[in-house]
Amino acid sequence: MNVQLFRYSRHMSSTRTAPSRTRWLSTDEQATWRSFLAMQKRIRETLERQLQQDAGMPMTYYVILAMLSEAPERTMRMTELAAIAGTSQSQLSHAATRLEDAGWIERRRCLDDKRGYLAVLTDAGFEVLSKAAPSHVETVRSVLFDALDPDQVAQLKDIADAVTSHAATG
Amino acid sequence: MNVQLFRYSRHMSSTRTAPSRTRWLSTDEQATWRSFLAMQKRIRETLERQLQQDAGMPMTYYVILAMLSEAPERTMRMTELAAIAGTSQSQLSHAATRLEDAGWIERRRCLDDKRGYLAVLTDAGFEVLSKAAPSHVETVRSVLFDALDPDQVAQLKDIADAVTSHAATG
DNA sequence: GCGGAATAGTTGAACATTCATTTAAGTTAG
DNA sequence: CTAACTTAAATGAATGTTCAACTATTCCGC
Repeated sequence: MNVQLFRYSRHMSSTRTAPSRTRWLSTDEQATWRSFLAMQKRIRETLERQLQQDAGMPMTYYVILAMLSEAPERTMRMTELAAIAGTSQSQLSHAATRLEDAGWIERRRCLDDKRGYLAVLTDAGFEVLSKAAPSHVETVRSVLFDALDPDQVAQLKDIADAVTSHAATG
Repeated sequence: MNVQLFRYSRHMSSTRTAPSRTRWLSTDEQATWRSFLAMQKRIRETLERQLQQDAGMPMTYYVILAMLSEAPERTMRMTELAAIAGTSQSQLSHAATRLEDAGWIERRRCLDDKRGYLAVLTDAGFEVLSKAAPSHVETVRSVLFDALDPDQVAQLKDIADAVTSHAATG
């Protein structure tokens, strides 16, 4: 991979006539960025494919079911579920339609608040989840943790937390 | 985020009657995994949204154009382009249709090999790319590098390379 | 040079995701 | 009480991605 992503590099940034204000990436940053993209792609694709094979669903849906499975009564308000699973309401609504078609969840009206709905994980849903979990976790391990030593695991956590909290702040 | 992703945790894994062979994640690993997912999501969504706004295309397409822009004559064989941009041939083909509709690339028959096509970046395509690059790079910087110190940038590269080469190996 | 395998690329169906819009129900100021 | 606003969720259109055919050409062995 000696390819330069367009203008990630400095070499195109400063013409004598029109100096740019863009903070282009340094050589090290470019290298990190490309490596990061490769890792990211690798991990996402691996997990996505594995879940599609073993559970017949994308990771988003898996997380939705997983979150539901740990809620009291395996039941949650749609909005709360969206928040905890990190999806938009719209996405959850579409997903819920699929998941309901598959028989993995049910939707019930919320009695307190008639605008709302409750999503409930069915036994079938719990089954699917239980069967998918081991190979999912095994895949996570093999694609990520098996490649890292314990220091790196700690470093990665710090890095990820820094990025996420920086996002929240700035 | 004190939520446990289903069976990422050990607490459900070992029943007395049916000990599992799954290598469940340790507490540290779980924490790292959740942080990683959050970071990953944050970065991807931020970039995707920014590019959609500023360039009217997803990141996949941006990378395709970027790779083309650095090829001799801004021209590349479809298969080679797919490889270098990290897409499947099918995805590239669909993308090329869109990009051609937008007037950002052209497809020409390949004379040496009549099975093949050459993708050529148009001036309009180069324009779009040139305009999108600064804000794209700025977004990369603000969402990732601004959150990290130089040690972490180096650590992240090592981690990403370890994951990617581990993938290639094992 | 011919027949079968491999390669380049396209296509369409199925599905996921986003965005903007819509419907319904709750909330609140006056 | 009622009009205006907000929140919960669904919906539909537009777009992107994957997978499995499918077509056209080239390669390869005999």
